[in-house]
Amino acid sequence: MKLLPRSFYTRRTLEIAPELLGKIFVKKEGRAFLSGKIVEVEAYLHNDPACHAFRGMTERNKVMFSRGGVLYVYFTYGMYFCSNIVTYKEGKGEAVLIRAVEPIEGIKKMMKNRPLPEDAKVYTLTNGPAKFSQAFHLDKTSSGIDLCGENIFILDAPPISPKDIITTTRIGINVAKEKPWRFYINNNPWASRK
DNA sequence: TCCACGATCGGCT
DNA sequence: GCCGATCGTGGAG
Repeated sequence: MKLLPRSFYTRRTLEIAPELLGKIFVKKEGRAFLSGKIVEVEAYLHNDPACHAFRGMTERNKVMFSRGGVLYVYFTYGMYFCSNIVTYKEGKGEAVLIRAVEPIEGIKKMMKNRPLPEDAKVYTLTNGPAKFSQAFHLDKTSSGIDLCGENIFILDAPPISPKDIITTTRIGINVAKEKPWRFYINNNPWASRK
């Protein structure tokens, strides 16, 4: 298994997004590792009204204008963080939101980061963008970290067959609702919705 | 300064 | 399916 190289992240965002499915997101926490297979993503483009970067650079979104391969974590709804991977060319302001992962390593630590109610299904641990960020303890301090570094990175894995990838509209936005820029692995219980 | 709103979640109907 | 929690951000005034 090897790290995704810079050249993976600097291509066109809509090419990258479905290819991220099946790849392994890894975060080093002390001596331990948290890892999970990416099962659901959404693409956000610079000329896309739903994209944070659409109206230009601000203090909040400036990390989104970094070069491809940088992690962009933002705070929303007064209580949640969501994590994105900056894509395409530096200065463009495009990214892919990680909406859900299937835990592989460090599940106990994830459950410590994000305690579940007694009767909760295990898949609710990471089946949403804020849930994933909470379980992996990704917050403002993680924003701007280069995924081509050694603390947080993504491991290559075989591509998901196109017939197993569902393409739909994005969730939780009020503009550009019709863009089919959400991608998830079919029949994977860890994806957030069907 | 002020204020409307958000790439969500969980609980309730 | 609907609603409240909760607060940083940025555009308006």
